Amino acid sequence: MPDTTLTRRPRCSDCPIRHRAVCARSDEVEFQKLEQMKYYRNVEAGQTIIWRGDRLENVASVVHGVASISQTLEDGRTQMVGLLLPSDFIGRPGRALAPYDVTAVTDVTLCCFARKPFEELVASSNNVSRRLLEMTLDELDAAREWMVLLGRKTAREKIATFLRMLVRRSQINDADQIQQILELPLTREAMADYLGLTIETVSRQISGLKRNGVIRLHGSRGVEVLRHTQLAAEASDDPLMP
Amino acid sequence: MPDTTLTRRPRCSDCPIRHRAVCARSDEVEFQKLEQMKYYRNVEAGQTIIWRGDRLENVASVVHGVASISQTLEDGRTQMVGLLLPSDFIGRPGRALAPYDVTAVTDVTLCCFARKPFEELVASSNNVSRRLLEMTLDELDAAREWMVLLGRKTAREKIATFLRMLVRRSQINDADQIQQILELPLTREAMADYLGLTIETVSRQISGLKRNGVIRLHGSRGVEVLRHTQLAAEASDDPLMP
DNA sequence: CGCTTCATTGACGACGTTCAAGACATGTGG
DNA sequence: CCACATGTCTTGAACGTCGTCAATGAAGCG
Repeated sequence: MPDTTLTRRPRCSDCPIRHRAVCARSDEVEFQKLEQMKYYRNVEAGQTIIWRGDRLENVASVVHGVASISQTLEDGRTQMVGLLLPSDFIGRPGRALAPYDVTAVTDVTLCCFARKPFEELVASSNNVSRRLLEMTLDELDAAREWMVLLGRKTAREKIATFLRMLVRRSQINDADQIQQILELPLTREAMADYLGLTIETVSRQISGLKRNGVIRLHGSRGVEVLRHTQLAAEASDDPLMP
Repeated sequence: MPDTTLTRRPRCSDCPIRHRAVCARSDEVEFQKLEQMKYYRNVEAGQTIIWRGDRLENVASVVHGVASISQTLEDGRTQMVGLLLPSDFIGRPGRALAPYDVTAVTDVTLCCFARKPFEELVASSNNVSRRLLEMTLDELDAAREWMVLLGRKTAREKIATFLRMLVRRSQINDADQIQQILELPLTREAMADYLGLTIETVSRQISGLKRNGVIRLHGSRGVEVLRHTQLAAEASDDPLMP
């Protein structure tokens, strides 16, 4: 484990992810148990949270920041297979070894639970297990949507789809005011690993969208979408996805 | 719904998928409920089981045969996002509309349940909901493994990985005797949709493996693996996957 | 036998990768 | 303050893999 900071235990009632995390449906009793067993952990951007093959001593919810789930082939090719945002869950009950690397993309705050007592809670409480099932099904949907992107979309479509995903997400977080400029949480390399491309292709496609007047850049990380409808067209998103 | 045949209700105790399906952990009482509400449905190869966007009136387990989960973009590009084998589950509690097309690849027998009563069972029984969680987590792992394939593997590696997956699966089903010749359950087109390739590329890569003496063909669907170690090398599978 | 469906093979070109150079920003030390 | 190093991103040129288009082969069926 890399250098981390263990902070004191905040109140669950003040928790920003309380209504969406794995504990969202928990009743009074379960909340007390969870509050008892939880502890916070901070991880700096770039640090690895879990290595593939590690023993899984605990599970966690992401409270702040962004983390990635990824796998690397022997020759170094890397594919990101999941992006963990606040309220997302890390770890899997009933599994002893980590199947993927989990890395902090930005600075990350985790709400951790030891695996054993957590598993017991899952077994006894179906508020937690049902919420976990819901979240897992959502992740499965997201993974499948990404499979379409990885298997069938062109580089331009991949970038456009990714940007639209970020736009949609930022609208959820900041309910009323539509963000003018969205800050990319990922480096070009991380984007490439997420989209199944190289950094050069990512860079070229972003430049292409800029040249066509679809987006404007503010530094290399700030993106302003000028033409949302054209961005949607470039993404070739399927009709059921708004 | 396409033309299907409804057969009479077989006994759960004789069911070939009883120990692995969603009902695997169920107790006496739950089994009785399930036996009450279930009905069988047969679908011919090539027929669609569910269209994307359909109302989900029921859920089902695959008893016999192979089905595919896939999504098609407006211009016709198709990506398979899941392969359903006997004991796999179709449908999702808490979701009214089908997110994907489900198609019978071979002739398929389904064990169906109306969605509403099934959901009630999931809510009340955590034997069913826990089994469903397990199965969903396994599917998520499979989806992520496939994301690596789709995003980062070459055509040759994709084909080799696919063949190795079939070999592994056939060893599970026919425990003692190692099958000499494995029968591909998919057409070249379905393989292409699964692997994010075209039929021509699939065909060329299979021919390439044949030319190198890694496999031998028996008709276009029968594949005999002559050199397993070389096939493994061609797949670039990651170390944790045997 | 012709017709259809599925699979193989070849020729060619497009898209994305690879290799290489340079731009830009930030930090360090003389 | 400048020289220099480092990390991130952009851009260009050449190459190669895989997709496209087209023709042919093989198997099943009326």
